[in-house]
Amino acid sequence: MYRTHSNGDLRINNVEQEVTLSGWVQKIRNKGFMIWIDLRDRYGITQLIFDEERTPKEIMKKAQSVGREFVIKVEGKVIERESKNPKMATGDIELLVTDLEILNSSLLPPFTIEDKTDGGDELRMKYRYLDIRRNPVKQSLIFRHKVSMSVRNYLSEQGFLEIETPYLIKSTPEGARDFVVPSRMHKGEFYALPQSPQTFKQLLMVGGIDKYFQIVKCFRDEDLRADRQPEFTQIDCEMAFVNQEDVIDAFEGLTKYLLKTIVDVEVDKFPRLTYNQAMRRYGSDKPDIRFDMEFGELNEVAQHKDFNIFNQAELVVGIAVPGAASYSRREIDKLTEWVRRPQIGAKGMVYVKYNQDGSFKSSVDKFYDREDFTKWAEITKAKPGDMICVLSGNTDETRTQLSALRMELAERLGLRKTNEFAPLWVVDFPLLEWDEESESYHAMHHPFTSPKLEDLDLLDSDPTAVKANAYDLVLNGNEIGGGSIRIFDKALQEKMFSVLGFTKEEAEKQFGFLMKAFEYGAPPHGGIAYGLDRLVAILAGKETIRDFIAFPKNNAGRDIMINAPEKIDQEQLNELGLKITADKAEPKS
RNA sequence: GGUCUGGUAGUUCAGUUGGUUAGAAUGCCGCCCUGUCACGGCGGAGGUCGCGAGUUCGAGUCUCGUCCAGACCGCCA
Repeated sequence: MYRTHSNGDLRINNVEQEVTLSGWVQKIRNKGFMIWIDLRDRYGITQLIFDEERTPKEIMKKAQSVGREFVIKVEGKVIERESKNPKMATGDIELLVTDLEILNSSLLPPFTIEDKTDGGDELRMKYRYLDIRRNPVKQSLIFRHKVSMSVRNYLSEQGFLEIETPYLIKSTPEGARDFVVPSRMHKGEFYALPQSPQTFKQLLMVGGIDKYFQIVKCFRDEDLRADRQPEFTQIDCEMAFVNQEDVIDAFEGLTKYLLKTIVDVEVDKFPRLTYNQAMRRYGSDKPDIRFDMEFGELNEVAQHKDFNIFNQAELVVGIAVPGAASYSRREIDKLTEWVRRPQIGAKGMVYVKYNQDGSFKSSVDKFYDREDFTKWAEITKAKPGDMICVLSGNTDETRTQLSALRMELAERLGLRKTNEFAPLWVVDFPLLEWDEESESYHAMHHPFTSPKLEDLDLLDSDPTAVKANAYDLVLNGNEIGGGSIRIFDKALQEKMFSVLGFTKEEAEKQFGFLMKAFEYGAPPHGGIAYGLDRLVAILAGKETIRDFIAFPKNNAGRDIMINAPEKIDQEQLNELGLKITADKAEPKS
């Protein structure tokens, strides 16, 4: 037997018991006459003691030979410590070892296996199996497990069935790039990995499964970010015989349940913003509403003076930064520099300090007086001691820029508290947006999203004015879920494809199977999908999702531990009927 | 596709205006230590300064290229 207890089990009331423990050597403290070894497993650490008087000589000698991360099995008697360690769960006891077996030796690990490791990210990823031995990573994986289990419990309780859908499906050009898989049996043909199980879950609705969910891997061949992986996990859900309110209700319930069970936060009714309100008030369709700094539009009060930059702008908009009236000239210059970085792209920034004594000091004092600034302060809800930051220009760009500034300032001011949770729904998204590059409309959500019925007649006359039955669930400035009521009528779906620029033949070839199904009594249906990785990270108060994934890819989509992607043999290529033409991609000889 | 930051001991980093033998901490090895738990003391080993070219009497340091890593923009129906 390898163990009678785990390394987190033993307490003072186990004293005098004979036990067997196994685990990894965390730390060795060798005082010569006495050796302590911290033995670690998933459950904790137990201190082992070897000493000259009580431990057999050959065991003592063997103990001298173990190194960090050796895997050992020990037998011995639990004894009360002479000097206890209140910081450890097992700190009252130690194991007086009578027998020691080295189950496996270990190379010296390239970084320390401790909560605060000395290892950098790259090294940790290369030796991820060692990284996972560390508490922070292990706890993150346990945390993710808890979230997954809560989701399954809740949805199963509510009558949802978890049903698997295929990973080998077919490629469709809309949306993100597909990962493709060559077919050996059908040379020259390819499967694609799903970007989401969208069409399959809709077919399950046609199949009469009126409540479906799946915790499922999805794949998108796009560039990565700290919160974006090429393969990621969705909580994918769909319901039949529902309207938008039904879906929002059902998943507000799930989200509340998660907030309660995972982070013990109770939220009453989630607030809602329309897409237009969100853009106008926060410059973003996923606003962080844990803090204020709402946009104040200043066109009326700032234009028609002599300040040409504002006069020529489509939008003049500002935010009140709490307590920032005390910023030095240098700090403000830095902030201006920050918004002018190419990533943000603002031309400049106007500031107005609203001093504690009620006076104003600004970069545009030449053009405006106290009366003007008082109005600005009213509109932006600035209080004495605040500073108003104002950007101007093209409406969409300026909103995006000011939103970036708002988030950055909130971060610097410590307003993005990781233990606060502010969910909200953003609703009434536009159905379509105009894409300059391809000079065509494309679906803001996806092509299966149903337009609002009252907007149907606009579909030809003014397509971008059409609102969709689409909704996003936003948590702390992150989109954690998105969904819609789907089209379930063949004619409307055909119409939608035609607006999106599909020929009848293309639509038939790519989605004929779906439209065919719609002809056999498709029920009204809709659903939502949550990004599980991101949801888990946010609930844990972290920015990066990588530590919540056991084996994540790096920035460039590479797994540096197994070294993937990798070239394949010529023989394999032949079998698949593939020929590599790119210079860098010579096959392995 | 683009912008920015970084690459120096096993590891995390410092390295001045371009100038003698490239440092610290930690880890590792050896010896010592009668209650350690961030153990302590003494000693020791450990470097192609990512790679290539250039400027220079002289390059870790400056220039160009390249590779790798990270963050962001584009992209992510």
